[in-house]
Amino acid sequence: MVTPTTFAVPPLLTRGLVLSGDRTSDVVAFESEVVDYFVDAADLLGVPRSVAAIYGLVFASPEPLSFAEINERLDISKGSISQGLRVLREVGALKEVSVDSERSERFEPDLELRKLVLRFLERRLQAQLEVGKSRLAALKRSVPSADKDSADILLLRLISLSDWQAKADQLLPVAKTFLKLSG
Amino acid sequence: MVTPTTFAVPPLLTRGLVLSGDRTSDVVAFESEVVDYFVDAADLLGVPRSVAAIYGLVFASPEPLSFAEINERLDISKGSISQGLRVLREVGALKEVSVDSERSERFEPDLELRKLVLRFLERRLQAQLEVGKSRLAALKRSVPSADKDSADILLLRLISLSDWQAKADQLLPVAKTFLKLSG
DNA sequence: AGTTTAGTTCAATTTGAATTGAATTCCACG
DNA sequence: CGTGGAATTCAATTCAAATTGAACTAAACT
Repeated sequence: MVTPTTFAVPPLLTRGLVLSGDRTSDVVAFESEVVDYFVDAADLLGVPRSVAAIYGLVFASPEPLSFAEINERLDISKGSISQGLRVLREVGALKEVSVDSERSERFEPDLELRKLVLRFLERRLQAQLEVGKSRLAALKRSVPSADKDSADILLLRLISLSDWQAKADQLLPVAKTFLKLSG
Repeated sequence: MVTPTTFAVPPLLTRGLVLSGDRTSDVVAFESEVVDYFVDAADLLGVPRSVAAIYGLVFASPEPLSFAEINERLDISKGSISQGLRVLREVGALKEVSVDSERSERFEPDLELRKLVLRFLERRLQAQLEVGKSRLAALKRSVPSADKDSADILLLRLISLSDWQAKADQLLPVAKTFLKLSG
C-alpha cells in the first residue's frame, strides 16, 4: 500500500458531485475531474448531469463499482442513481459484471462507444431525416397557389431546404464509415 | 385573384402558434405547417420554440414581414418576439429589409444557412474540442499512481477517449469541406 | 415640447425536465 | 413464509430555461 495516509480533502472542493468518504485525496481529485469532464460534455449534448456523473465515476474506477459504492461516492439520490444506471445500461455505456460471492451486480464502462454512437446516428438522426423528407414533400404540395410569383418564391425556399436534407443524407454514411475506421 | 374567399379556419386547429386573422385558410394552413416543421426541428436541437416559430413564419411568407405582422400572426408575446428577432438577426438567420416609405424594418429569411452552420461548427464544436483535449491531457497527469495495474487501466481508458477526440478532430474538416460543395 | 406609436428590457411567472424521497417490490437468507 | 436489506418506482418537489407583461425608451408626428 503506497501513499497510505493522504486523507479526506476538505469535503467538496469538488464542484459538487463527488463525496470524498475515506478514499485518498488523489483518488478523489481524479474522480472529481473525470466526473466534471463527463458532466460538462453531457451538458453540451443535453444529457442529464446525474447520468453523466454516474458514468464518470464508474469510468474513473479501475474496479467495477456496485450500486452501494456509487451511492456513497456521489451526492445524488438513490432514485436518480437507479434511473441513471438503467439508462446507461440500456444505451450500452455501462456493462454489468457479476462477481460471484456477491449478490448484487457491479458496473464498469463499456468502451465500445463506437457501437453506441453508430446506433445513435442510425436511430435518431437517420429516422429524423426520413420524416423531415416526407414533411418537406408535403409542404411543397401545400404552397398557396393564389399568386404565381409568391408560389415560386416559396417553392425555391423549400427546395433550398431539400438541398440541406440531401446534404445531411450524404454526410451520414461518410460519418459512419469514418467511425468504423480504427476504433 | 384566384381562390378569393376561402376564409378563416376554425381558429387554432394549428397546433398552437399561428393565428389565422383574416388570411385565407390555405395560407394559414401553409404557415402552420412550416412553423411546425421548424419548431420540431428546433426541439431536436434545443432551440427555443418561440424563436423557431418566428423563423418559420417569416420563411413561409413570400414578402418580408414587419414586427407588427409577426405579432398579429403568432400567439407569442411582444417580448418574446423582440428577443427572438434579435437572436435570429444575430446568428444571421434573418435579414432586415428596408422598405422606403416605411418607418420600421421588415424581415426575410437569409437562405445562406451554410455560413450559419459553418460558424456554428467553428465556434461551438471546434472550441469545445480544444478545451476537451487539454482537459484530457490534465487527466492523464492526475491518474492516481498508488497501484500500477489500476493506473494502467485508467490510462488505457483515457487513451480511448483521446482516440475519440482525434476522430472528431478529423471529421470536422471533412464536414466543413462537405458543406462548401454546392450550397 | 407633448403626444402617440413601436420596440426593448427585465423582473415575475410559467413550464417542463431533472431530481428527490418515501412507498413499494424484489430477493436472499434464516 | 417472514424478515431485512437492496433496488425500483413514481408522485411530489426543485430548478433552470422560456415566456410573459408591464414599465420604459426612442423615434415620428403635431
